Amino acid sequence: MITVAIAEDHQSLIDGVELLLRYEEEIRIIGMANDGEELLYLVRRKQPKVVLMDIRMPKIDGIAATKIIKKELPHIKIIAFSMFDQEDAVRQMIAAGAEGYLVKNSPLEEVLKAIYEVMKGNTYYDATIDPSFFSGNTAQQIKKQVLSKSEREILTFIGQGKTTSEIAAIRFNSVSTIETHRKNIIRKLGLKGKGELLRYAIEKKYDF
Amino acid sequence: MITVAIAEDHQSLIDGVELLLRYEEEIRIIGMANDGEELLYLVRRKQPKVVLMDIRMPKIDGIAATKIIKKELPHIKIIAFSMFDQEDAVRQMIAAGAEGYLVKNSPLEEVLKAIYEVMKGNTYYDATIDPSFFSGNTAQQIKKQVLSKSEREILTFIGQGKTTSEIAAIRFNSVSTIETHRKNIIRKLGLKGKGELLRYAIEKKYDF
DNA sequence: ATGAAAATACCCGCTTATGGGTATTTTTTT
DNA sequence: AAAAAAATACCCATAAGCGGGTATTTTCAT
Repeated sequence: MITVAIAEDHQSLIDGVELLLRYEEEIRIIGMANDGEELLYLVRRKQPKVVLMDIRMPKIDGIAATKIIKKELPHIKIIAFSMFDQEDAVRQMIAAGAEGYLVKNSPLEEVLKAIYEVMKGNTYYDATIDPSFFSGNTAQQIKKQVLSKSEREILTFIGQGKTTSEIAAIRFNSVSTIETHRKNIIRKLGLKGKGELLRYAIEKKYDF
Repeated sequence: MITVAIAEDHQSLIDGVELLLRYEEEIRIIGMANDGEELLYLVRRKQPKVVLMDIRMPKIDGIAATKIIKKELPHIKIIAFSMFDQEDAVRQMIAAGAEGYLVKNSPLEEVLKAIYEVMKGNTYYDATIDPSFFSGNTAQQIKKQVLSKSEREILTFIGQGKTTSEIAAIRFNSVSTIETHRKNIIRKLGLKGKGELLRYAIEKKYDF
């Protein structure tokens, strides 16, 4: 199930997208926001897999919101909307980490395509965009290391089956520290507890 | 560190082995027993990695003790001793699951070799034994499935990162049942908690 | 040198896991 | 039919993990 949040201050757009997604079994809209502040509140609590985000929004704009979400919850995919394509806004959104970009007057089916593409780990930029805009700087290349050095080290230990207290002993840290790191790792990767964490650590031990 | 228990009612033998193992950094003797009952008490509490076991012992003999240990804690390696090689006893020990067999008048260094071999997962039978004794039935071939069907199924779920309560829901069991199975799996495999269990489940998912 | 990111470590309340049992029922094997 | 093994489920006490926080210090890049 792909959970989606929409941030958009024009109700007509929301209605259109809602109608479109209603018949997609795999997708569920878990909330809407009319400005950037509301969006952040929504995203932090519901943690959707994808955010469809208008670039122009009251209070906090799409670029700032994208930066904040990518910092706190980097696993969440962001697809940007804009009414008329503004080169600079697009560039900034992509630099902020957005995986997708759509122009509002493109057919709504594009939304579906974009959602499925970003969920596969790819990017999806509207065809009308001049590729030279993001001269080599797509979200995938930008995608920096999500986890810090300590976090990666601790994840490695977790992948070895070590307990929090064992890791604390090895690193001469307090248990609290390791727990904080563990919590941050779980948050950043969008996991759901030790089971998934350990699974992630063991299986993907080569790319974090 | 290889922990070893010795079951032997002749003190001289114990002394000899102790002297020999004293200078092995990797090996530590964690207890001695003078009869089968004492041995079982010791093994259940200390859970050594290897047991050096006399076949002839008071109260519970080596064959019965081996069967009991292999049932409860099948990961523990057992090396049998006997004073003069009795064909039948050897066969029975091997049938009971002993990974090694030594005759007492063989050089003590053999003990070391045997310990290291069985810890590598191999068997070690004294060269004086006629191989036809165990006509194809070495411990390795006997090694039956340690885990039961339910245990294997549950281990698979654990390997998928599922929690105890999730597994209980899937199988329509109570949480208690899954916990019991989990405990039995941990005991049988000689693991030390969820970390090692999960690691085992994910990595060796094809041979249990 | 100022600000951001990372690393450290604690709080609370709650849930889950662990490691010891025991006990009953069902299935399988002999 | 009897014995052994497997599956079920509970008890207890302790330990660990989880998911919210907050807060301080250190490191790093601008």
